[in-house]
Amino acid sequence: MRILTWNINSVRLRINLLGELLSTESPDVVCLQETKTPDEHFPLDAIRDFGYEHVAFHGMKGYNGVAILSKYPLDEIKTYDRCGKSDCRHISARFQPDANKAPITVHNLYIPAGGYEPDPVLNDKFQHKLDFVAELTEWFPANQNASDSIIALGDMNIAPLEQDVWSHKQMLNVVSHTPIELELFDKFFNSMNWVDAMRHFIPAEEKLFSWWSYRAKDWTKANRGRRLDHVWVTKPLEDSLKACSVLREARSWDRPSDHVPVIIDFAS
DNA sequence: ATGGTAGGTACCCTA
Repeated sequence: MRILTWNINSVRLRINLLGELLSTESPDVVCLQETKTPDEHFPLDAIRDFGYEHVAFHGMKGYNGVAILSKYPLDEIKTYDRCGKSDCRHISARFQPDANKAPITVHNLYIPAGGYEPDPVLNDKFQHKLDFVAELTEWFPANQNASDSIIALGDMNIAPLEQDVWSHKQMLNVVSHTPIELELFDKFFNSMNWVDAMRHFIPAEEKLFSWWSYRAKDWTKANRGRRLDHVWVTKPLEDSLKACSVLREARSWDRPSDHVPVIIDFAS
């Protein structure tokens, strides 16, 4: 089973890139963030033509939006309001790649970026981000069972480890790597005894990025990236983790997203 | 030290 997560930054603008990606990588399940389209304009026919018959999506005009595309049937499709807002940042669904194994529930998340000023008193968007992570930290153990096969993934907009940013020291006051975010994120990570599927394969001492700003003159030269995208699994799935790949080359595609796709392969 | 780009939308917001 191959799962792929990608902050696509407009599914309608990048529908052709998505088609090429799916035909090259052949993931079984695909989670998209920042689809930026209301459900009535979601490109469902194109995605079915790519070979993904089972699709769950939750979008709004202009901002945010999450979607799950699958070669397996999806059931238990659910969408969630978070922090009292209906802003289309969380969708989940269940599928069963192997009839002899337990079904897998995937939670596709788009955690708020949090704005520029890293002070929750001065910046409502930063407060919203902190509240969102705190809410997930309470919600998962209260509503999901860590002994089930669960994947939580997506654009979490936090780079937790020192080697998840280009400079730990220079990033400590930059939203996505501030101590308050790192502490909250650690609590979220511990809430279900999650396994970090990317770092399961790539040592914590090695730099690993999934996002590079659009604003850099030459993103490859500066290489000031961050690992904002994550794939976490519950313990029952740990032994079936098989491989991870971060499609860095996608950042050089024509009209790229600022995030690149992350793939996790599971045995069977 | 500062400003730089991108997408969607409607003349500005978010990232």
